[in-house]
Amino acid sequence: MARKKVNLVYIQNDATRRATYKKRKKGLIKKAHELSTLCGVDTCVVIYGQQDPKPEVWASPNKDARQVLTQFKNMPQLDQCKKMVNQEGFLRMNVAKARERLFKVDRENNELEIKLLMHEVITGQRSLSELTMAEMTELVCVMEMRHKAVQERLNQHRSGAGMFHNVNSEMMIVQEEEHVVPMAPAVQPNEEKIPVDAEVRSWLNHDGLNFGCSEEMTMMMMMPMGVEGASAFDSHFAVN
Amino acid sequence: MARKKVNLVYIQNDATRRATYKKRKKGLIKKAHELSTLCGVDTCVVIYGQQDPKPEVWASPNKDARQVLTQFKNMPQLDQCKKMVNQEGFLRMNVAKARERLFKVDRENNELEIKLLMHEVITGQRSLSELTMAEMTELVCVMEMRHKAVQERLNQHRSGAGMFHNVNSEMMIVQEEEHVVPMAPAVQPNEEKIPVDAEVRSWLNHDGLNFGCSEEMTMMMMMPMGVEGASAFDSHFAVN
DNA sequence: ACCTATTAATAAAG
DNA sequence: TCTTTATTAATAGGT
Repeated sequence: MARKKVNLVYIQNDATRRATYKKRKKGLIKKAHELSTLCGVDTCVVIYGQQDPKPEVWASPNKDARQVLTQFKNMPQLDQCKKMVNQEGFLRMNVAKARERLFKVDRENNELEIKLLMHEVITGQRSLSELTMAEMTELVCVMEMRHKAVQERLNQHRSGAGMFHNVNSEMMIVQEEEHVVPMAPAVQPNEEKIPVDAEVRSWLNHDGLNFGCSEEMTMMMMMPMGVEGASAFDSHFAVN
Repeated sequence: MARKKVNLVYIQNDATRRATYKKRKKGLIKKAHELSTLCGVDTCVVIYGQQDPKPEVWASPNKDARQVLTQFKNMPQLDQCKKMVNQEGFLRMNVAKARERLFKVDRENNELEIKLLMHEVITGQRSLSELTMAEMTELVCVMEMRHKAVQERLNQHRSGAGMFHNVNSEMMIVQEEEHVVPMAPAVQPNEEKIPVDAEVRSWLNHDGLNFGCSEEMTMMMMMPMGVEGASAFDSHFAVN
């Protein structure tokens, strides 16, 4: 199952056969382990490797435990086996812990991915048509949350008069109950328009966006990186 | 491996477990067969099915693996210890792999966080003054990489004449050595300016940004969520 | 039991 | 040998 369809015959090439042996042995044992775990059955795999006289053996843990218990008393090397059981428990603990943290990190990762996806869609780096179903679903979820939030905000604004200083020219929003931040004036169809480049420049000069280099370089640094081509976003940062 | 990622725990549902058992038993034996054929080794698989006292056995036909297996079953201590060693190795493998994947996911996570941070700074949702030292460091790192990439791009464009179709009006970028993507015309100080709202509208109508609702609602949905207040970004999506 | 969207295994290349 | 990538194979959930 890979770059080429497998031909079910003995592999002549030595290196290839060894590599395949290692990979497939691992896979076979994993499969046996999964079967025993998923279905609660005991499995055992014996492989009489290449020219090695001693066969490679793997068995499901349950079976092992059962056998160990049955023949515990007959065992001469009691200590060794005890140690191994302990070790197994220790390793199990490690695996569980790692899995747990992996799950957590994975979830965080997913959230970030959704946000990033939205950003990429907004900036035109990705079009909706190339998204998977899952991505679309998550995007829709975010959209709906935003939709709801925006509606609530609108309702607040409609009921709570005075929030807006002047709805049609200069907008003020109460921020964190303390700071008042002036927003850029909303553009009116029959007012004089602010040129786009001036708008972008004022945006760049906005609080916290001075990176200590020329305005032009700042604009360039903020351009989306993707070589995938120009996006709508790019037009806002076009280098003259 | 199918419609849903498998959860490696005992399957409670009886029907599901039986179905899985049948499928996976078949698969396991097939894998064992393939391994023995491809690598010329003898393999043997024993499955102590559900509540059946007689184990299901498969062995590669050439050798008398069955005999060895019978012997193996009767072998008391030695093999058991061998098995346990194998088991420990298997668990070790699991731990290592989990750690590895955790590390990888963590790294991806970090990258996404940096990108998101940058996005938030750009859109004004966070100001540089509230970043931690670590965040600043990473941001600077990204900035420097972008800076470098942009400079290289500029150098390429300066040396490779013809890359730009028309530097001052319409920009073309060679993409992946095949596709040529037209960029939006750069705004010139002494040309007629495109009104901001028209610009934003055209942006929203850009490929893939039709969310099947009113233009106004689309704009609202795209507003940054933070209740922290208005940002420079907001001015582009101001609700009239 | 069959279907097929999805995940997992892995052959080949780096 | 280890990692990465492209491709095939196995199979979970549904019919």
